[in-house]
Amino acid sequence: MTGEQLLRSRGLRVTRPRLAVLTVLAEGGHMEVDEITRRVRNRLDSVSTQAVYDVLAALCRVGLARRVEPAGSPALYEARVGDNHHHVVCRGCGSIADVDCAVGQAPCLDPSDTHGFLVDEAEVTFWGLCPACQRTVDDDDGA
Amino acid sequence: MTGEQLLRSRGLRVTRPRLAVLTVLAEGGHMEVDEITRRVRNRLDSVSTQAVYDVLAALCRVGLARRVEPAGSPALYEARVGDNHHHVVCRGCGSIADVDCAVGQAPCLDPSDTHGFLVDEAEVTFWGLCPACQRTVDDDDGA
DNA sequence: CATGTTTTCTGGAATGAGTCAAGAAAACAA
DNA sequence: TTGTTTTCTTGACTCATTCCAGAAAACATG
Repeated sequence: MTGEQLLRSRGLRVTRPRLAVLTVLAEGGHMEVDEITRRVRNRLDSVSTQAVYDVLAALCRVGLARRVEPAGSPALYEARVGDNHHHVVCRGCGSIADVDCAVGQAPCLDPSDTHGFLVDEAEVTFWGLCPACQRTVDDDDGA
Repeated sequence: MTGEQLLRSRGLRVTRPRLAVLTVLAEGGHMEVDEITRRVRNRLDSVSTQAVYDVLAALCRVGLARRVEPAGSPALYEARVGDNHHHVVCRGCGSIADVDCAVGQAPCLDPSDTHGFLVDEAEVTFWGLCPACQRTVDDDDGA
């Protein structure tokens, strides 16, 4: 599906900023608004920061993007959506990677007592050290 | 254990701000720095905001407090620590409640492929609607 | 109880992500 | 082509959090 089709299928108007953001997100990974803005400006003459925020909010609202916000870092956006995957975040450098659902299908976790809350999503964040930061720690030990 | 003993047992100096923060945290719940500061000032003549931040960071470092940061809200601190419990967050009002570990002991989740990350913690956040906000939605439907 | 060293606290400025608001511009329905 | 609605621009602003330098308090030692 083209970006235009994607947008129309969700009832969103088709605009240059939206198409550009979709393209950038399709490049993969988890990006901050800052990074997305930089890449979008690389394809379009000019886009306001505000427009990028608005576009991302719209895309998330209709399920074309997902917002992730690990403690301690600004919001990240990704295109991979609808498969309820989770994330591993590096305590050292903040890098992040996808992890497939730990226990079957979404919602893959079933809390016993929810205190009357009506739960619709279980978000899992794994914390640890990425390969590069593990090496750094080893080096420190050796020193 | 008294606050003083708690602090000493972790190798922290005993100060009035630290004792006050410990007492406030012991009142239970999940509080923002703002709320904690307000309550601390209720027991002490004056404490700088910065001191509260420093104290909380120190308590978390030695495992006497835990910092939680659900997407979209400022950091919350709680005294319940070491039992790897999780949280349900209300999409409507941001209220938060504890949920016992979904699948046994900590680390209660075991991702299959971690891309070489060395994982030491699995943090689970359930999203949904608290009892009060469920009622609000029902009212809207009826209107 | 003095003294010196280290850690913690104060006060105030600064940062950075994100939001608000009003008007201009673009998209779309008719 | 026109009118209506949505989206984008610009720029001010909020709020949580951090940074900094110096003052004060805690504690180890004699």
